[in-house]
Parts: sequence; structure tokens; C-alpha cells
Amino acid sequence: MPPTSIREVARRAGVSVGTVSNVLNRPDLVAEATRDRVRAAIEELGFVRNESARRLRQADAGRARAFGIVVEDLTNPYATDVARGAEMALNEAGHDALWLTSDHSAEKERRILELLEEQRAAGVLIIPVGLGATEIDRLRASGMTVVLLDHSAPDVCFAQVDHVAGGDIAAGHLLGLGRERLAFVTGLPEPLPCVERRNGAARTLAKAGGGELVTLTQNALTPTEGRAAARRLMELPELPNGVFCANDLLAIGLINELLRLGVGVPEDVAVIGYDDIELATSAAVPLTTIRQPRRELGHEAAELALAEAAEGKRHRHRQVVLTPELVIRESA
Amino acid sequence: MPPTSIREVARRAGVSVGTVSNVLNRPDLVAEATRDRVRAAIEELGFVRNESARRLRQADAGRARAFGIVVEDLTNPYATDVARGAEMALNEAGHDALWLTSDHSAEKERRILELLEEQRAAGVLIIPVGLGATEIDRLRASGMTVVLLDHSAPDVCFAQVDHVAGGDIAAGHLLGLGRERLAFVTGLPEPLPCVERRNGAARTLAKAGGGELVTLTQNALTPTEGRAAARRLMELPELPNGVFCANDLLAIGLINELLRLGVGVPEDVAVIGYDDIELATSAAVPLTTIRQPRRELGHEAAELALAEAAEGKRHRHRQVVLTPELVIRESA
DNA sequence: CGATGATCGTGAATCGTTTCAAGCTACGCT
DNA sequence: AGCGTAGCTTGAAACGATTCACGATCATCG
Repeated sequence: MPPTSIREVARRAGVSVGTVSNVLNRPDLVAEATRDRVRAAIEELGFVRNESARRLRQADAGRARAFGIVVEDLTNPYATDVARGAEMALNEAGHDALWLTSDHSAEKERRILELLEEQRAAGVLIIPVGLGATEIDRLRASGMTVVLLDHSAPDVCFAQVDHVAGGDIAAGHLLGLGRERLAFVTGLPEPLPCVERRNGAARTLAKAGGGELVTLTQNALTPTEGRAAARRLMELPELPNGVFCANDLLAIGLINELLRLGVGVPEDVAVIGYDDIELATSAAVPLTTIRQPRRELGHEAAELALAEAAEGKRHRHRQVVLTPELVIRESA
Repeated sequence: MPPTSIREVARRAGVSVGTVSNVLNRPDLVAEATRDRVRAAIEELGFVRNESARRLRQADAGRARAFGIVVEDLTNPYATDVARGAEMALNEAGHDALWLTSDHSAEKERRILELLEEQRAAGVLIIPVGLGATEIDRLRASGMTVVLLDHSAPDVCFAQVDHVAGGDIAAGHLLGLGRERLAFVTGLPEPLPCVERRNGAARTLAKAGGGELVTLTQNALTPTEGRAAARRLMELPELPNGVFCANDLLAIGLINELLRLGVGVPEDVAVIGYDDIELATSAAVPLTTIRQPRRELGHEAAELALAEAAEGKRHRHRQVVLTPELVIRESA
């Protein structure tokens, strides 16, 4: 049994299809009695408007109201917080949000964007994996709004946090604590922002006349890998007295393992994380970290997208760069 | 500039629209030279097939290949893991997954389902908030597959974990450790599964002739609220010696705060969580917990959905109930 | 009484794609 | 030459909703 069409509703209610459509879209144009009759028919038949047909007809105004939010990994609290912020802003403006995972795969990213494109979504907020200028142009050509999260590029709107500054602040704080043998812990696949954090930290360390920034690269940015990093740390010829982790999850795992191994945090090793996820407060040693304004980031990105969608071709691309902030707790 | 249509491609390539369509859908029917010419035209014009029109034409076969995954809160690692499992299974079968948040709101849930319905999605896997039999019927009537996650209902496919058994196991383990003054910590809005866990635990405690199961209800199921629960615990007339938390996040916060307050875990208070999230291993005191087969749950649900979608009206609803498992670490 | 407007409804055209019966070529066979 | 066939291509119908110019009806007013 195929879904009911507007025609059957019209027949049932004894009116024309145009009238049914009016009841659906401009009820004030229809006399009350007719309206009720049509509504009753809709109810009885369980009619649901076929969005495909609707959108087909109105090529431009009919653009879907949903935006896609594409992130690499929906299992990562940082990503979900950003997405959440974006979704809230979109909802407020009466739009819906679809979340999609690119899974760190350029191939899957391509496929997902194609899906959004085919569905004629209003736009996409994306933490890009393989997305280049060509693809962005193609998306635009088909009328979609594109906003980059956490990455920059020419001729696009984007919202990002200044990660170099973040790395800078983190290293500066450790140095201020008198820690000079610093290590940086990161994980693969290493997102660009993590590289930038490292660069910021390395720069600051060099400027202060410090030694080399030892880098430990783990297999992922997870607590389990943080523990592994702690063990690798112990095997170093000389134990660093300050560690900067590319994210909080790594830091939490690292701290817990250090404590198990009898190393004092922050006495022996000061540890600073990045992100300020909710868990940071509730860690064994409350985590000193660099707060990323995640929700705001998502929020700003959504505003950019809405503006771009509304302004049409008059639009001029804008960029928002938010500054991270040091949150001092106990681990450093 | 409106997106290019198949007609313009046809004109550019000097063929008929039917041929372009054939290149798109049954390339083997088209002579190689023509095919190349059409493909070149597609490339040059940046043509993207209008999915709305495509689906409009083929009312049944044209059902979208995407499934919706609707959860209450995408910020919760349990939910994202389940969704992840489902997505992987769907992807393997060549389908896409859209994640959507109902935000614990029946109203938003309704809206989201409407969106999926209008887009003629293939189906939906959902942790229901306000979804009742009526709505399920309506979704079905419009051809969608519905599978419930973590909830049961008559006449629907669902996949769930036996939470009563989980509560049972948790309480049994604590009792076996000689702990008899038990507390249960949960949070609002309290999902049904948490209620079931509590019931299982209460039943087991009663059966063992134990006292009352003290229940602390916090404002959320988060680590921060876990810490608050720890403080409330200390104010009780008599400190429980065994605590069962409705999820791991609560347990992690609770343990960290207890340690800060000088209470030994597990010596003074044994703590058991629920979920076995990744962080459980890396907690300050590695967490004893009830493992939920989250990925499997999602996976099974996806299989059910795919089966239902494939079998059509011959389909008979099936249920999958997975059993949780005790994971003993150090906190209890 | 006829003209004027206001209020409601109608029905055909339209959107972009797929499908399919029918047409066209070129080729091989008798 | 005449015919059949295989291989390609065509063009129009169809999907379901929206839109808009046009009719129909009826009350009001000079």
C-alpha cells in the first residue's frame, strides 16, 4: 500500500488538490468548514506530505531546512560539544540538524556530502578531513552553504579556536611553574589543531631558551593511550617534569597511570590538558587545562551558516577566531 | 543560478535526457563514446542528481538509503557507542546513517520523526522518549521501518539489554563482597533502563534479606553530579559500604570525590558502575562495572532494521535481548 | 437592479528524474 | 535485394506537491 497522496485526500474531502495544498500551506485562505473537512480527511488517511515532491516543485524556496553537521568522530566529547552548540543555534532559528560521521575517512566524507547534496540540504558545518577548495565550490554550486569548523581555508566561512595560542599558553604556564623539561603527548590520526598546539608550545619553549619539546605520539587520543604514554614517559632517559597533552582524555589516562606508578602529580610531573571536558573537574587530580569554548564555537559556526544561507549571493565570507583560556586546577 | 538539471547535461552532450539517465543508472546500455561524452558534460557543468525528483518518480524502490538514529543525548558516550555500532552495521550494508538528538523532549522527538518521514528515510532506530504505539503505526504507514533501542513495546522490533539482570548482578557482586548497606545513585531525567537497574538491585537486596536500597537522585547522569552524590553520601546517618551507580560517569565522579574526602575505595566504600565506557579502565581506581554490549546492541538493532526493510510486509517482528556482564576491576 | 468587491475554490502547468515502448542504424544472412 | 536482429537512442508519460490566473458565489451599495 503506497503512502497516500494529496489527491486522495482531496477526493475524500470532496475538494480539489489545490485546496488541500492551501490547507497545508496557507490555511488562512481556506474557509473554516472546508479546512476542517480537509483536516479530517488527512487525519483519517494518515496522510504525510511527500517532501520530495514539495521540494521538487520549489527549486529554491524549497531547499530543505536541515543542516548537516559532519565531524570525524561522534564518540569524541569535544566534537559532540561543538556539534551540540551548533545544533542549539540552528534549532533556535527553526532549522534541524543532522549529525554525520566522516570517520577520519576522506572517502566517507565524500559520500556523506553527496548524500546531503542529493537531499538538497540547506548547508553543512564540517570538520574537514579531505575536503578541498574544489569540493567546496561544487557544494556551493549546488546551492549549499559551507562552514568549516576548526580549520581555515580561503574563501569560506569558518570558526576556529586559535590553537597556536593555546599551545603557547600551556607551555607558558608550565614554564612559569619552573618546569623546563617538557613533553608533548598526541595521538594518531593527528588532527591539524593538535599539530598547531604543538607548534605553539614548541615556539614558546624555544623562545624561553628551553630545550627540545619531546613528543610522544600514541595511537589515538584516548585515555587508554594516555596510560600507555605514561609508561613510555617513564622509560625516557630523563623524566620530564612538565607534560602537555593534546587533549584531556589523554591527560586523564596519563595522570591516573602516573599515580599508579608512584609518580606525584603535580609534584613530580605537572600535567596540562586541552579542551576542558566535563570530566576534567572530576578527574583524580582535577585537571589544569586549556578551555576551548566549544559550544560557542559551534554556535558561531551556526550563525555564520545561517547568515550565509540568508544573504545568498550578496554574502561575503567571514571568519571567527576564538581564543582559548587557561583553567588552573591542580594538576599543573 | 539554479543547480543544473539533467536536461542541460543532455543538451550539452547532444543527447536526450533518457540517455543521460541511462548513463547515470545503467551505463552498460549506453555506447562507450556517448557515455564518455555525457560524463564529460556532467563534469563540466558540475551536475548533481536531484534526489527529490528521483525519489518522486520511483515511489517504492526510490526510498532513501539513509536510516535515522535518534537518541536522547549525543553527548552521552553510552548513546554514541550504541549509535556507532548501528552505523557500522548500516554502512556495511551500503546504507547511510543520520544521527539526531531528541534532547529528552517528546516535542523535539516528534519533530525529528516528521523530518525523517518527509524525507522518506528508510527507517529509524530510536531510543524513544515519548514515542507511543500510535506514532509507530503512523511511521509504518508511510513505509518506514521502526526499531526501538533499549526499550520494549509490543508489535515492534527492538534490541535491548536486560537491565534488571544488570542491577541484579551488580547488587549480587556487592553482597558477595560482604557489603550490605547499599546505595543506588541515579540522575534525572531518569531513563527507563536506570529504573530497571534499580529494580533489579532492589530485588536482589531484598531476596538476600538486606535492608532498604537507599536511592540518591541527582540532577543528571554526569561526573559532576557524581561528585555531588559523594558529598550527599557523607551526610547520610550511616555511610553505605557499597554504592551502585546508574552509569559510569556518575561512578567516576563519585569515586574521585570520595578519595578527596579521605574515604577509601574500595576499602570503605565499594563502588560499581554501569556501562563500561572506555574511561572505566583509566579511572583513578579502575572501575568495576557492568558491561553493556553497546556496539553489539546497535549492531543487532541495525540488523533488525535492515531485515524489516528487506522483508516488507512478510516481516514478523523480532526482539533481541542481550545480557550484560560483570567486569571486575578494583573499585569493588 | 446592476455593478463592485470580497471570499473561496478550481485545475492546469510545472519542477527533474526514471522508465519503457517505439524508432533508428548498421550489420549479417539467405 | 530483402529481412531479421542486435545495439543504441529517443521522447513522452508519470511521480506528488505547489502556484496562480481565473471562475464562481454572495453580500453590499448606489
